[in-house]
Amino acid sequence: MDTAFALVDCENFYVSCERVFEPSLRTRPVVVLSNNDGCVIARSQAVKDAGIPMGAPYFQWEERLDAMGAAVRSSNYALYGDMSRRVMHELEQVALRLERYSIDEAFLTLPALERDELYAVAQQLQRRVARRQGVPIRVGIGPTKTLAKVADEKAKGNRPVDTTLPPPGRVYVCPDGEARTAMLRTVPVAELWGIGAAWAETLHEHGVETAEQLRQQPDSWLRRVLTVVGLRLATELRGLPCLELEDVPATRKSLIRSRSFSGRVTDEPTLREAVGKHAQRAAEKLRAEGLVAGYLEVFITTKRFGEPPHYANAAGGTLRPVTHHTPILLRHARRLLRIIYRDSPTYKKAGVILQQLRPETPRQGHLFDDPDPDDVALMDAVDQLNRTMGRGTVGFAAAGVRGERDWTMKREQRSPHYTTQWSDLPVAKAEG
DNA sequence: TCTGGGGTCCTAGGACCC
DNA sequence: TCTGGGGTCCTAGGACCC
Repeated sequence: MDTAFALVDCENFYVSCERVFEPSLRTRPVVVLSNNDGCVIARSQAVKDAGIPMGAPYFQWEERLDAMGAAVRSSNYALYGDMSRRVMHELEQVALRLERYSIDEAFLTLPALERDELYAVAQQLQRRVARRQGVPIRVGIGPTKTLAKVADEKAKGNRPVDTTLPPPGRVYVCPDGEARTAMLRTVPVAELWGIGAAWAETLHEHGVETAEQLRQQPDSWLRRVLTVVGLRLATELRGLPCLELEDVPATRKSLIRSRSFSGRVTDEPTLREAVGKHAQRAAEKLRAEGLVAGYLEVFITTKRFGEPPHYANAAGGTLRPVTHHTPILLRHARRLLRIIYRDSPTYKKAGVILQQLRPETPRQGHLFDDPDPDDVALMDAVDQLNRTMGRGTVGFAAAGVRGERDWTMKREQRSPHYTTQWSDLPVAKAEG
């Protein structure tokens, strides 16, 4: 290999973050729940071993978790985001280049070394991150991103110990030649990065069950059945890189703000308030990133499960001139909501999507539509206040006033903001 | 009673233009 | 008896990811 790709994956990341600041959790089974305490989105090893699946509805497993003495935490994204930043910083000290792939995963490039040397580098990474941040990581290495992902799956095969210490051997380096072929024969296609349930089903119908079989398929067949995405995947499995390391984050193309409601929502005023809140938060995010939007979409849905009828609809509209101005977005959001609102359904979720994002300068066209300087000053002042005094200090009446509503989120078991709020700093006590 | 939230890429098809 | 051929832009929908 010219350069080796490494995939670093934080083990049970959200659970590991909770355990860093609450040591008593290190010896207990732990789960972290999604917003509204709805689903299980992170599980310690003991919980995985007990067969509780990712994304499982909490209410269905609550008893079982209780019986096994599991600790339950609501998600604390401020904490996880900050811990992620710290872990990435450690990895950057060792990597040639680094791509932040998700909150708990990074692709690294490493020098092309012998297999045993790569094992040593991976273990050095594990020790560094464990000692300095208390988070255990798993490392998979290969000549392409896809093979690094495969290697990461293989690394999972080594039994871990259920603590935050890095379990020995949760590292795998993709072998060459015959050994690679043998390894790929043991990998089901459904486990591959880029193959989801729908494509796995299609491949199964064609008798393609393993990664080795997939990479043997003719290019034309791959292209026809799985589009260029599948062709790239197979090419990467053959050891030829198609996917580059993206160490310069691309400018985002869309931005979503949405939430499920914790209670029942049927009337338009409540929906309007929720949509307004999301539009306001989306606008803040837009300004914080120096972007403007050219298209706004509003969507509402009834519950996904249970008895029909379900109702889901969305309406969108072009924003000319492009904008990141809260009152303008609020006005459009209300108008769009009026189009799709229907009486009587019990709504479960609402949100807004901003699209056609671009940097706010250079400003485009619309000579006579430049924003009023007073408006710009107003938005700056609002953002400044909310940054220094806390989110929601100043808002717009159309987005509702501050406070709990029957539709706001349920987060009953959230841990403190250990690393991002002075008042929540953990306190160390000396014995004796 | 109770089932998350936020993204990307690809393709097909329609509108429109020359 | 017999429909033009490309190109671009936009949107909707499907697939995938964490």
